[in-house]
Amino acid sequence: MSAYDANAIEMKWQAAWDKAGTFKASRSGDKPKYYVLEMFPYPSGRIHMGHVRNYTMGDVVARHKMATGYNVLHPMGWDAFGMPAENAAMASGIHPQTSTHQQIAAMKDQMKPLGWSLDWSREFATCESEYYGQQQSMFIDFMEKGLVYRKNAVVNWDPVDMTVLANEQVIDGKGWRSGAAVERRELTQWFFKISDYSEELLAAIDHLDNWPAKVKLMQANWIGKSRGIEIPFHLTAPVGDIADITCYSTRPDTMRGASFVAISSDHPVAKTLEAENPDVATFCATCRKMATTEEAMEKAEKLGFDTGLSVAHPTEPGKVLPVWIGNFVLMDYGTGAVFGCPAHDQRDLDFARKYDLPVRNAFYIPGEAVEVGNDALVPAKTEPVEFIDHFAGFGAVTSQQAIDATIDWFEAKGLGTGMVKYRLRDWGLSRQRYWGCPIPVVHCDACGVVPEKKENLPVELPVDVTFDQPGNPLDRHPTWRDVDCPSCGKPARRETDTMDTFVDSSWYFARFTAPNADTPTNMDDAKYWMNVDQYIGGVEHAILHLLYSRFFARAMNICGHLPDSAIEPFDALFTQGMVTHEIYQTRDDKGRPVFHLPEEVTDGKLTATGEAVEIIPSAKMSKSKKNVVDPVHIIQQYGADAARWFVLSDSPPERDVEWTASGAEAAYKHLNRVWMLCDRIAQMPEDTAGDDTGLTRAMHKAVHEVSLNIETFAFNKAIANLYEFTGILGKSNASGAAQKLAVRTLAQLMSPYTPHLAEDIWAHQGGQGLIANATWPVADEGLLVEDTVTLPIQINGKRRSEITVARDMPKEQVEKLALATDAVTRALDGSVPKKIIVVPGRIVNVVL
RNA sequence: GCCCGCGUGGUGGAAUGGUAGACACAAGGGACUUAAAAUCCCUCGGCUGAAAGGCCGUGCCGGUUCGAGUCCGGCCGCGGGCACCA
Repeated sequence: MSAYDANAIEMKWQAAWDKAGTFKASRSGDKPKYYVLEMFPYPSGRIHMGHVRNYTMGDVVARHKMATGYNVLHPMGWDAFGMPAENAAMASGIHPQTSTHQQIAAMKDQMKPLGWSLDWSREFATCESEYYGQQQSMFIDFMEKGLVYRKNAVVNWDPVDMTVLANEQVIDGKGWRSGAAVERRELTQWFFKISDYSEELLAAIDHLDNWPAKVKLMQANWIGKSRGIEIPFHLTAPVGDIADITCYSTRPDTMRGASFVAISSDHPVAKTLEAENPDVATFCATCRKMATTEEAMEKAEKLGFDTGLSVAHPTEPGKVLPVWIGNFVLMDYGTGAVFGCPAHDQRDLDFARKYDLPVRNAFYIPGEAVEVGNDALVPAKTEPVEFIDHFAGFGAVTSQQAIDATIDWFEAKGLGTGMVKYRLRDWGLSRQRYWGCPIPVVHCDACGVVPEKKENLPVELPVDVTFDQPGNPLDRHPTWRDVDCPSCGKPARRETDTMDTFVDSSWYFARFTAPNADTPTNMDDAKYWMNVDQYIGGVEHAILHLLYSRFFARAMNICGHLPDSAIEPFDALFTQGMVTHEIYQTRDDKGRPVFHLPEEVTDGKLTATGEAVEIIPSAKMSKSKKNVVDPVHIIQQYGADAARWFVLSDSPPERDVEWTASGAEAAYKHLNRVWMLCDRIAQMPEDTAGDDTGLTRAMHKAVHEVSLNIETFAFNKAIANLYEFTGILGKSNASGAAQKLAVRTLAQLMSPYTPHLAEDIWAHQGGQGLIANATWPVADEGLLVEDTVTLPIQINGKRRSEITVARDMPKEQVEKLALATDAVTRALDGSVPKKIIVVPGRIVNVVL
């Protein structure tokens, strides 16, 4: 055995696994199946530390499951459609298809040396027509089942580049290329009816037992179920043929405090007024210039316009409320109209102060001030409130009881209609871009919107397109759009919108079960392999991707592409933290941020120009922010095993980890030590005598703890266990036989992390076959418990001493021993303790 | 702004409500060496003490408890998501 040559070892064992087909999954066998999946990457062309961390975690799980008797499926593919390739095409002229395939090849070259136990035979990219053609077929199925529809929706419009912008491309309200103020524009777009599944998607969260609680909470909040009531407010004079403005409220208990009604600029009343009143039109136009993100709308200054109209207060005869148009009222949610109660809602209070509207309480909290200053009085749901108005008869109730009771009250009086609403909106999937899955429909003047015939699928993206101007190349393609109507045969036009890339990633996990099927899935394969037993990916996908996938699985089930058992596709989810890194930023002459690569910066200044750089600490690594660290040099320098060991050591996997260069070397040094230790023990005669008890105990403890820590995703702790066990083994004076067994066990325990090194040690220590196929060791429970235990002795909760006693010593005896210790007798000074708490095997606390 | 999470030595972190700092990294000291690298050994939260020990200490303030890094309430700071980034 020579020096540790990571590169040689890694190539050798990767070749051996390839040759043996170790990771090729097949449906046969009598073992239980286990499907482990990591979120597939966008092929940026370079792997980054986040990928290495994510896929190594999955690999540890996959290898551990293989060793513990499962038939494992562990596939990999490419989320290959998306904006970056199209942007690059505009910048450099390289066709997205060319660049994407180059980048896939480049990335695969960087991934292969890491030795992940992936079944590459199932690889596919979503930009291949074999994949997206099946997606188009499902889209048509979804149309037939009424899961898809069209409606108008707003997009960000760059008036200079004459193109639709993604939210990411809108910076401070301006287009990222042109710098022009972005406008909102309405387009007819395609939607999935995910909102029909709001209740089901919400209710089913309760059964996702192996999902992180925070992800479930985020999803539940996103779906946003609320009980409220729709209350019509009668206009004192009708507007056209509109007699009422119906407001949706979840807080009818605040009705006494209502001091205005606010409507969206897209509300029918606003639209009617707009036609006649130029001031209204101007205000509505201002509202519509606002960015489309919820964040921007929430943060924007609240603006209002008094229409001069008024409505009657529903419960107080003779009282009227003014009607305002508010830029903070969304037409998409509720009815596009709300009543404002400044006393009990902070936003309404700010609005009322700004426009000098009355503030009037509906209730107060007993024992607290009634006057509302600059803070709205918003009681916690469990807090008692006392009404000032006609609800006073309810007596002392909690805020939540008040809400429920007043909803019932309004309903009973016929003043409103109780209603459950969800925040979840339908999923708009239309993208006015080239590099995505074409939506397989045709627009015919005679027949309207007609789905493409399935035998004509896939609707392939044309390759002969140009990227010399912004906008969708499909729109300006000379011939691709022009087709005959699939229904009547007359000349018609293809849909030129493509699908959101979230569609591509909403079912790839199902496709992996039968990647070559000529239908979206193969039922037998889907029944065998689904669900994904363990899904692993970034916490940034906690809402959208996972919610869309849950919806898609249901839709696929309805269309016969997934079995009933697979409507919740991910049995267990683990969300890893992100790999973060500083961002280096300067500003251009217009004040817009310009990002710089870490290697372009020295001592807080741009290396090239000396310009001072603003350093933003610890942000998600992303290509657009240029703070991505390339792991390739670490792999080249220290080997894949060291890189794998390093990314899982130290940081708990669910937590973000700030990238630092140190540590990779430490991992390499440790693997070297293991290598040399194993070499030394290999050369030991088998019959060397020694005391085995300590090593044997340590080995069983390591087996137990490493196994447990892998199963619970505490990879960093398992590595700490391995460090500890290696240290004990290195100093052991146990017999040759025991040390050799310990080394083989160490290799097995390390094998999910450092599989190449483990294989090599295994081979040198006379292990049978590949360690990748070896059976995981099992700890002897009897060797895990120590006979004696050291108990801390606390006095008034502070540790003052300790005693070492037999594990099973009775409480009374422990108490007696504790009271006899110097520290306790000194503290007691002859007096009697108030109380003595003895927690067997844990602690003794003497209370004076 | 709203939803979610996080905050422990110089650093990454460990700790079923029960000895805070496991396991590492960095740093310092020593051994080996002509020297360096590599390797090995020791020290390593703060203050105090010759030592034994003592006091303080898990972002801040308060609470529950025999006992709080852990549970509860209120702050502060940082990160993620906010529906066209993937």
